[in-house]
Amino acid sequence: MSQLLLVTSLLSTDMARGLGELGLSETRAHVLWELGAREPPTQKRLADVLKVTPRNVTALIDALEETGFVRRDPHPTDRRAVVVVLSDKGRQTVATLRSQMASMAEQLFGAAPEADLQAFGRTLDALAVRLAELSGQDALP
Amino acid sequence: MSQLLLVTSLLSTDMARGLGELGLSETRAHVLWELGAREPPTQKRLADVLKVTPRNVTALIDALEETGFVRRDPHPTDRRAVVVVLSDKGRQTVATLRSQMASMAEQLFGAAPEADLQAFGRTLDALAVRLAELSGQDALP
DNA sequence: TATTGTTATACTCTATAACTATA
DNA sequence: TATAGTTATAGAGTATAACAATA
Repeated sequence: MSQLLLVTSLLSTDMARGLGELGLSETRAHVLWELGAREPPTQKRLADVLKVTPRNVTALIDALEETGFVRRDPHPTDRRAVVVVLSDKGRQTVATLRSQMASMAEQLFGAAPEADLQAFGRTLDALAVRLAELSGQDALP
Repeated sequence: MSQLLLVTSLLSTDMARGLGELGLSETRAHVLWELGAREPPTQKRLADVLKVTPRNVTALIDALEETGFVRRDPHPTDRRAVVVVLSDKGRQTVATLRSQMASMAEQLFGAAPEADLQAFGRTLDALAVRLAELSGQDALP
């Protein structure tokens, strides 16, 4: 358990260093990553995906817009909503993030025995299930 | 890799919920955890252990002192330094954190096959080594 | 009435730089 | 001179609450 938390912390530190060179924090990189993974969403949808408040999305998109990674476009049918779209720079950055992620995964896991990797994956899957159960329980009124 | 990041995120969310009930953020819980693990350290030492700036330690200890978890005592020989000491409430809280951590570990890993757990541990150890190597490389001038 | 996004406000964590008191 | 901790200042991320425009 403590080893998992340690690796988590080291991983976060290491990823943050690479992101800094792209002009991104971990949070902003996460936003771009999610934008790259779905059709241009509304801010409301982004708030749900990122599990933060709509107010927070306003601030994050403000920052990403000022630094040229995204654009706000009017929603085609709902005049209350805006859709968040990756700029050219944003799309290139997402591509870079993906290749960096793949390269890091190769560096980290490339040398591990296949059987260990499978057991690792199984254990992570089981952890995710347990954690989802815990959240579900505690979320009850 | 993405599964690891997902589990990391779920774990952090789940732990934060428990900590909130103790009146602690993750950062402050981390400070208490480290205080529980070593002789009363100076703020300088805490800054090194937590890998944050001394200025930041001032703020964190201010907050933990105001909420009654820790106390600042004068250093016995160096009049520049202060040592940070757990209060009664702080010591009880560390004990609670430890038992919560143990209980969560049991809930998360208790049902996993022994062989998988060993492979999981091996892979985490290897990850930690790789990540340390990566940091070392990039830290060179 | 309900929803989308904003403004207003506040708290936490983080960093750099300048300063004080002491080694 | 160097070190321990502080004050000053700034920026990022988060939240709640009140509000405007629109559905």
